[in-house]
Amino acid sequence: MPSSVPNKRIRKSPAARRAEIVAAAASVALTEGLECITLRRVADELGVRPGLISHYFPAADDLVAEAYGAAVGSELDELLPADRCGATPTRHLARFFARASGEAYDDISRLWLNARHLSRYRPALRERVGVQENAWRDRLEALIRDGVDAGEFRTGDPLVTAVQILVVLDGLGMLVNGADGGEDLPVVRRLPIATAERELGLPVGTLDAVPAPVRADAPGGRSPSGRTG
Amino acid sequence: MPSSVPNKRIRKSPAARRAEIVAAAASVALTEGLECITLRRVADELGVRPGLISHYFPAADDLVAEAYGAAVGSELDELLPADRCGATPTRHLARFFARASGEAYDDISRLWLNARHLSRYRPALRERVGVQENAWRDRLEALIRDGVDAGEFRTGDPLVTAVQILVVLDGLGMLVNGADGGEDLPVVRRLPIATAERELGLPVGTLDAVPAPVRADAPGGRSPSGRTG
DNA sequence: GATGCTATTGAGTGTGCGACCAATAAGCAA
DNA sequence: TTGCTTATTGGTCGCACACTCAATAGCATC
Repeated sequence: MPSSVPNKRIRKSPAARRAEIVAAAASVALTEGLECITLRRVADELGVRPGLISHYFPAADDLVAEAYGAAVGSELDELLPADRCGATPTRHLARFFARASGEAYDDISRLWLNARHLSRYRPALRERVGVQENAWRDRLEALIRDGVDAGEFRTGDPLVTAVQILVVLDGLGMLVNGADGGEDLPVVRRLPIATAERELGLPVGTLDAVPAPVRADAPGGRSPSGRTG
Repeated sequence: MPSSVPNKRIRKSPAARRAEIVAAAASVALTEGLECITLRRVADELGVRPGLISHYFPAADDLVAEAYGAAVGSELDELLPADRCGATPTRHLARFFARASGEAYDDISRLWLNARHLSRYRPALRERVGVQENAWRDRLEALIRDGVDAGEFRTGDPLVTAVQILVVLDGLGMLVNGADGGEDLPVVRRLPIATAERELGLPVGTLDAVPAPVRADAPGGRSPSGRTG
């Protein structure tokens, strides 16, 4: 039964193979951690030999940085899409917090924590972390700026407010590997939302998850609950 | 010249040797990171053979946890001493932020980041991190509670306020390995102090570092700047 | 000064890692 | 079909790690 050990070589285009390798490494990074990205581990994932990974990434550190960038970058696109088609900044920010506070986000928190520590030793990763930090900050700042322009938010400095929100999120993310699995206090869990509402001059509760999400991905409709100023 | 390789054995009492090992490991943890605590590295530090470290710590993970606990525990004693002899809570809190915002604190930030990530893989360390988290939170909460009792602070829930401050400190600590060596914005660097002043009902600037510290360790005198609500 | 306890050594085991390289075969082009 | 390019393999090397254990020697006690 050769299905378990198919010696048959499958030859792919360099671009496809490289993308495959990065995707597999990103998956390992999200589920097991960046230090589990080894030539052998990724090769096993793809059913190839370790030497092949070395061929595409002569320095293993570069694969680690690339995998981190892929995982965190795609999460950012889902969390804070570059083009917000029609929906109000307030609703987008609420969606952001809904996702960033759920348990599904724990893997991302772990990855940030992982990367920020590991970048102490790996220059390539450190550089990538800097790039992603800027990307996340810029994306959130743009959202806040739009909200200010639309009259929904009120803040003196959108950049500082964005950083402030991200700092609180990071601070809570630090606890993701804790014994109790995070904080049990709901007031602590709500800290990022509370910070945003305070700094943006929003009434308490504005950014909480809506109980009944409007018909999934309705493209054009204006949110009925949008409250301006 | 036997000074470079002194084969002479030096036999010490188990308690003394064990303390020596933990101290050396803690030093490595602070300067190089917890994953650099290896049997060989610690043995070299002390001029002994790796087997000796194994003898005192049959499981290396236990040494890592112990070293972390020693480093972070002693830092806590210096940062928030259990017995605050005479000085006001306000002054103590200002001292806390003065130290916790300086560059000298970077090693501690790195260690927290390091431990919180590594505790993902090492149960013994995870438990120790939980213990230290509680200790730090309790110590800060006690300080805040004293301040409230003395009429210096105003907050609904000292525990929540303590957690809030620590979360912001942790969030900034996440950036300690960053490319630029932290945030350049002074408003961001002041975030923990601003959070504390806001949550404790203190005038802006109350918790900033005093330019001229009162004569070092004057024991009894009441602070002349103590303001009671 | 002799004796016994045990702290300490030295040597060795097995594992997993990144990196290197000649040999091989897959798949495209002629 | 034939030939060529190169993606892929298989094997190997050196290194660092935790852990084990019998042998050794420091030191307190008598």
